[in-house]
Amino acid sequence: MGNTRHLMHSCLFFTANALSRRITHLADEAFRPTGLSPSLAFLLMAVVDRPGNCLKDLGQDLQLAPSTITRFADALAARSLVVRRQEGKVVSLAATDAGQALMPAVQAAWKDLYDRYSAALGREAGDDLTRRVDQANQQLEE
Amino acid sequence: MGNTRHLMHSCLFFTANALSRRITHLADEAFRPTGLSPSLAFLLMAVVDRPGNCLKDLGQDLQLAPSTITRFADALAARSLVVRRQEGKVVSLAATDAGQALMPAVQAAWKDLYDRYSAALGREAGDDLTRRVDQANQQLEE
DNA sequence: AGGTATTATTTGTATGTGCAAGCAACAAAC
DNA sequence: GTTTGTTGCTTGCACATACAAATAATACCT
Repeated sequence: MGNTRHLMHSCLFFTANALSRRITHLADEAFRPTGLSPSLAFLLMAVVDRPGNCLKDLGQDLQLAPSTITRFADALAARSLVVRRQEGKVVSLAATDAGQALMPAVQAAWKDLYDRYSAALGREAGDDLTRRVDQANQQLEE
Repeated sequence: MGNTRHLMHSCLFFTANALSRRITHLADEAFRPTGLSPSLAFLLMAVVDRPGNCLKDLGQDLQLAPSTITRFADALAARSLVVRRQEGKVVSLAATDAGQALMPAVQAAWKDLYDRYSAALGREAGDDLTRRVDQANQQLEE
């Protein structure tokens, strides 16, 4: 009795989810000035980065399910930051002028996020952790 | 143009969330035989581990917000796996017989989850990643 | 004791995200 | 060229989770 609590911290499900919540909290603060949630900001960045990408490609870039991309695209379109363009069954997004205009703030927020977690973890250690987590992601890909 | 996609993988917010989604998927499968979501199973384990703990303490153990614990407690109580016991303003949970009876299956599922991700990451590497993530969590705690 | 601050819990509401099912467009085979 | 399968997207529903506000119980100060 009393050791399960300790064992949880040796479980990747437990620790990875806790980290996700913590860093999401940090990201929410960092991106607040943009008026976008971090996830929406990431989609906008992906759109600007590769104009003409279809939703499926964006989903692969962001590692999100198709339905999630649909909804995020809805949200960005509702704010007039992107426009949907349908070609046959394929939908692509393009940033509007307003979307483009938001990019500097988004980039600044992204940098701010980096600075925040780097301050807590140390830059080196944070970068290293990020690499390891990314590698684990690839290994868990099925 | 075209390098943002690459930069995302150097962002802890991005990689940590992707890892959380992947491992949650694995955990959903592993815990399916118990009839509980992994989160509920973890709460049940915490309750069995430390009977008489109040909701606040359970929240700290699981690193979850109080409102989340309330709802998880509702869900376990609705399945008659725990009972609520109110003492003044404090609420504690105790596992019912049905809750106790589920524990072996929960433990087995937990082990199964560990085996699954260890198979993909390597046991050593997985354990090490888990330690690092846990450490990062502590460093990000405010 | 009475009023005020503190604490634990709950409730309302919102976001992120997924799965499964549906639909729409295209491709391949006959 | 119609059927059949495949692919991309959307929709309905569900769950995990949080914040802020409401509630309730307790503690503290005088």
